[in-house]
Amino acid sequence: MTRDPDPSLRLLWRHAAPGQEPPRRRGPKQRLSVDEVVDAAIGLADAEGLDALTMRGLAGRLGLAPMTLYTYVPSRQDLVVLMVDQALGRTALPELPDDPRRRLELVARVQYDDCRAHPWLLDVAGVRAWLGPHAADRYEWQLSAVDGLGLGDIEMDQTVALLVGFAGSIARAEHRVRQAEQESGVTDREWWDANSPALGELMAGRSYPLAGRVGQVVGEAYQAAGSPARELEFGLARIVDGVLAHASG
Amino acid sequence: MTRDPDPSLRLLWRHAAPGQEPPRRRGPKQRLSVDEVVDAAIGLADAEGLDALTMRGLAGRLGLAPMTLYTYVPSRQDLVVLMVDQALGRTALPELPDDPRRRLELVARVQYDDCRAHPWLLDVAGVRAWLGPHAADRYEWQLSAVDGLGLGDIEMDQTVALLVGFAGSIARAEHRVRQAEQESGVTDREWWDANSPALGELMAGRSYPLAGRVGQVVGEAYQAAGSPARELEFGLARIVDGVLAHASG
DNA sequence: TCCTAACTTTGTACGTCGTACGGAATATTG
DNA sequence: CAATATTCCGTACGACGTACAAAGTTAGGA
Repeated sequence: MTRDPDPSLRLLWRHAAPGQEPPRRRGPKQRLSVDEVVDAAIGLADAEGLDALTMRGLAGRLGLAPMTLYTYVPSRQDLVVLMVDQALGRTALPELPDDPRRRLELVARVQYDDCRAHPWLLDVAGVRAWLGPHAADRYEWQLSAVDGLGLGDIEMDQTVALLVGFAGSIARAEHRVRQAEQESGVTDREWWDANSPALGELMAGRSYPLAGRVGQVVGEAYQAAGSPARELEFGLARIVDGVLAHASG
Repeated sequence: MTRDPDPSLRLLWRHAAPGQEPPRRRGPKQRLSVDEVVDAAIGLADAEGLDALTMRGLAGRLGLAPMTLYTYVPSRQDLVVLMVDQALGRTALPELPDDPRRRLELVARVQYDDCRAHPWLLDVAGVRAWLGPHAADRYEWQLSAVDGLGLGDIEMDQTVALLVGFAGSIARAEHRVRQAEQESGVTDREWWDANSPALGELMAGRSYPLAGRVGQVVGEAYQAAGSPARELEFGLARIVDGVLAHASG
C-alpha cells in the first residue's frame, strides 16, 4: 500500500546524491543540464512573470524544440517546483547576529528580498512537496534564528511563519502595484489622476471620513520612494516587539 | 490629456447610481443581471477555484452561450474584479467593540474568514482599480477599528495592512494544503508517510537538527484539527501586543 | 564488429482557454 | 413602419500544456 515516492523529489534533491549514482545513460547526451533549464526559467519568470513562462517560450530561449524540455522536466508544474528551490538557493543565508531583535528582523528581510527578486515565489511557494534542499536549509536557518528565545517548538514554527508571511504580504502588495502598472501601461499616479473625478462622482452620497483622509495622506506618501520598505519596517517592529515580549514574559 | 475613466469603475459602482440613470435600452432585455452572473462566478470559484472559472463553464452553468457573457462583462479580468467586491459585500461588517484589542483582532478575523470562504481572493485582491463600493466600505471600517488609538494616519494604514496581510497569509497557507490534497488526491499525512523514507535517504549527509525536531512536532500538531486557527491566534496576539504597545508608548 | 535497446530530439496533433467578429433576432425611437 | 441600438450566439483564431510516435544517437552485449 506504500506508494512510490514523488518523482519530483528525486529531481529536487538531484545534487545531494547519496550513492553517487553512475549517470551512464545509453542514448545521446543531453545538450543542457537541468540546472541550465531551471536557471533560464527563473530568468524568464523574473523578467516577465510566471504567466509569461511558457514551455514554448522557454524552449525558444534555450534553442530547443518545445517538447525537448520534457526530457529534462516532467511537466511545467515540476519545473516551477525546481525553480523555487533553485531560486532559494541563490541567496546565501547570512550569519545570524547575536541580538535577538536583529535575528528576527533578518528572517523577514531575507524573505522580503527574495520575494522582490523573484515575485513569482509569491504565487507558488509554501507547500510540502517543494521541500527541496535549499528550502530545507532555509527552514533550518529560520528556526535557528528564533532558537534560544525561550519559545516552544510549535511557537518557533509559528514565529517563523509570522515573520515570513508578513514579509511576503508586503512584497506581494508592492508587486501588485508594479504589475498593474506594467500591464496597464498606466502608473498608479496617472490612474488616480485620471479616475479620481469619476470616482468621486460615483461615491457621491456615501461618505468615507477616515478612508478619505487617510487615503489622501497615504497616497501622497506612496509617491515618495521606499514606501513599501517603510511599511515593512513598521510592521516588523510591531511583530518583533510582540514576539520578544512574549518570549521573555 | 485626461484619459477616459476606467470602464470597470462604472460596473463596480453600478448600484450606487448617482443620477438614477434611466436604463431604457434599445435592444432585447438581458435575460440575467450582472449580479446574477457575478454570483454564479463566485459560486463556481468558491467550489472549484479560480482556474476552474472559465467563461465557457460559467456560461454553461447559466444556460448561456459563452460569448453572451461578454454583454454583461467586458472580460474575464473585469469579471474577477466584480467578484471581489461582490464577495466582500456579502459579509456584513460587525459592529466594533470598545476594547482596542478586540477591535484589532476583529479586523484580522473578518479578513481571515472571508479568505477562507473565498480562497480565490488571495490570488487576486488588493489593487487600486478594484476599489469598489464594498472594498471602500471595508477600508473605512478597518480604519475605524484602528482609530482613536493614537496612531498617525500612515500608521493606521500600516496597521490595517499588517493585520489584513497576516490574516491572508494564514489563510493562504491553509488553502495551499487543501488545494494540494485536492489536486493530488493524496492527503498531507499520506504524502508524508509515503515520502518520508525516500526523503530521509535523500537528505542523508545533511543534518537538520532544529528542522527535524520542530518539523516532527509541528507535523503532529497539524494532524489535530484547527491548527491554522491556532496559528492565527498566536500571530495575532503578538501583532496586537506590538501595535498596542506602540500606540500607548 | 554489428545489433539492439535505451535515450534524446523533434513534428504533429488534440483539447483547452479567452475572445474578436459578424450575423440574426429583438426591442425602442423617430 | 423604418431605423437603430442591443442581445444573443456560432464560428474561428492564436495561445497554452502536453500525448504520441517517428527519427536520430549512443552504449552494451553478441
